[in-house]
Amino acid sequence: MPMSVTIKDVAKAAGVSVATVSRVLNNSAAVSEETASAVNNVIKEMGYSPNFLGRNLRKCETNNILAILPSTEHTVYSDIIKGMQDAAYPNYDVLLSTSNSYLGTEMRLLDMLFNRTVDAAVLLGTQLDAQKLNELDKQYNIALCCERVSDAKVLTVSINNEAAAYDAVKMFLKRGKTRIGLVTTGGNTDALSSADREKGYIRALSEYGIGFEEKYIYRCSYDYSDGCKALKYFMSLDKPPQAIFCISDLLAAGVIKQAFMDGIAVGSKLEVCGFDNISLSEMYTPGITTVSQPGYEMGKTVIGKLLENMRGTEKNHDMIILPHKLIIRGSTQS
Amino acid sequence: MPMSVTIKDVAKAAGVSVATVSRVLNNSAAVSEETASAVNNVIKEMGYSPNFLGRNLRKCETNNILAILPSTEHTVYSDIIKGMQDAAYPNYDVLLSTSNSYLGTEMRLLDMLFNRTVDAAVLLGTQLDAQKLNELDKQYNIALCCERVSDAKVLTVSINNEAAAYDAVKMFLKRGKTRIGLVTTGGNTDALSSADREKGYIRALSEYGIGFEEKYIYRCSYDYSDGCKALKYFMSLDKPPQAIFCISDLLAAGVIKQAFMDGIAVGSKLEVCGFDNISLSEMYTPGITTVSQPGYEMGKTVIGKLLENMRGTEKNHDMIILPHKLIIRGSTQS
DNA sequence: GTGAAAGCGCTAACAC
DNA sequence: GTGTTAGCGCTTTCAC
Repeated sequence: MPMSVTIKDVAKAAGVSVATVSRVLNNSAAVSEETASAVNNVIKEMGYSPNFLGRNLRKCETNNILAILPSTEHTVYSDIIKGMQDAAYPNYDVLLSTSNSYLGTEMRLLDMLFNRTVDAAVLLGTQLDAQKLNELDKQYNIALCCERVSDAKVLTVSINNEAAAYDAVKMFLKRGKTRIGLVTTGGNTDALSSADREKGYIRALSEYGIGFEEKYIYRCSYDYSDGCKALKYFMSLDKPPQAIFCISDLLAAGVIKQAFMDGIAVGSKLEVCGFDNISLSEMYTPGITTVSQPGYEMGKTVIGKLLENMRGTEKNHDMIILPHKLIIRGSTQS
Repeated sequence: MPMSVTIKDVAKAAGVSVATVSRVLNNSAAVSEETASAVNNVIKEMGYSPNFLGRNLRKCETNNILAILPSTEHTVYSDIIKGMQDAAYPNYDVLLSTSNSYLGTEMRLLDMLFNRTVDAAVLLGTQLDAQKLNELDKQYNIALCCERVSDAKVLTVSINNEAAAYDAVKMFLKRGKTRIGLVTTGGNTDALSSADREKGYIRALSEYGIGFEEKYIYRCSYDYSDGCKALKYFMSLDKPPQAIFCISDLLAAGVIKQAFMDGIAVGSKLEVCGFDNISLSEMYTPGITTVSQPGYEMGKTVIGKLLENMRGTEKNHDMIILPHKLIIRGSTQS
């Protein structure tokens, strides 16, 4: 696309200098009422829109913030995104992109930070380690949201996943359940939030004097179908669990669906709890009891703090914990 | 963020001119092996990353394409996004942003087109009318995906919503259902896809000699809870429908959930079909029969054609129809 | 209150 | 194969 009308054209047409046009555009200095309205008229007539590439180059800022999402499938992100956009408005735009959880893609997106296409980036789940993140943080404005990274001294907004899982499992324990299954992700390459949730599960059990047994833990991927498999596995045990805590709603949905197909009454004979409060959990039959993250608040907070960091001279590297909430639905109504 | 190391610094440190550094960066002209590796070393040592603001200003292009989504809640978009990114790679980045279906927000995002922050935009659902779109298309590179706009002469990629709905309803008719309900959105401000689906519904009925009756049409919003209400309404009729076609899976889920609560056997006594094949429809109990859009292909196609338009001199304004597919699940297993 | 002019970082035409 | 230089569109300092 060739450049159409530029500030120069406007200046010429309005019979003023480019400096004056610029002043009108930015309200950056006193311009006589007359001149201003004359310029504005020309702008309208010519359909002029300032080229931000020039402006950004000159000011060395773009007023764009990049948010890197692992995927757009996860409906949890939509609230966070809304919060981010609201906090950014009207000075910044939040651009989204997805890494699909690939390190390579994530790095390619971070290039936008390096090449100044954006002024800052928020990572909602990252494949980078603490060292890399700390290094990045020295030169650029970044923040983490949802997923903390151990030892990373980077502004982070999240819930306390350990405590949230603890609360969920404690709910089961209070109802007298003693055999409680956990469906979580396997391997240590995974997100820290999963590990934190597992810790919360173990702490709740031990508080009730229940030693944790590896056989009550099913490790798999994040997929719905893994939830189905988890239920089959648990039901093959001598003493199947009376309740199952899943680290995501999708897994819980799989568990419940399989239970339904196998004729196991969820909510009475078997209680199930998920995590994230995605829209599905309300819509499911039975409704899925789950842990809700304050997505909108998280998004708003992370951008708010990030902008402070960008303005200020001293960077805030806090880990900000927002409150979670246990939402009780039919899958735990016994 | 102040500028750190620039092409000038690299040139000085490497003892060459900026032009040579630029040549090395872009492989744009022959540079002796020696010089090139020397420059590359300096680049690495100094941690230099080219400032795209300079480059973009000079070249009058950003290699960024904006995709405007109505929301990120709709999981249909994730496949489309993947397709778009794959088609754009490695020459372009696809940036996402959400309009929340507000005209104001959409316009604000389109500013990125006007101010040259992006080279092109794909609208996945728009609030703009044909005239506005045609005007935009004259000056900028735009395309529509998923949602066509009547009389808009703009590159569009979509399925044939009318035919898809026709297929779905015909499936019911073939099974001998004669009373078929439709759950759709109300008002004429709505997306054309809904109207197209309604037309398909009517065509199928009339082909089977069944006049369409307004009482079998429930008009509401897009929300899951509206599906619940729809079922209650239909069941209050003298002769409730034997099958219900919903213009979205979310509405179908609501219908099914309410049917379950009211003790109506879905799949036998009542058949239900949704639209979009969101992940929920597989996970639901029973699984939701639905129409699937080839999201990945749609995304790939729209970016592919858009890039052609950007390169070429003649713009393609075709309406490209991709094949839909009916996916049969438990909600229609009678 | 306004204009002239420098310069942000980069690419590309041109000269050698 | 390499360097010099103009200039992309804009903001901003410095005069006046």
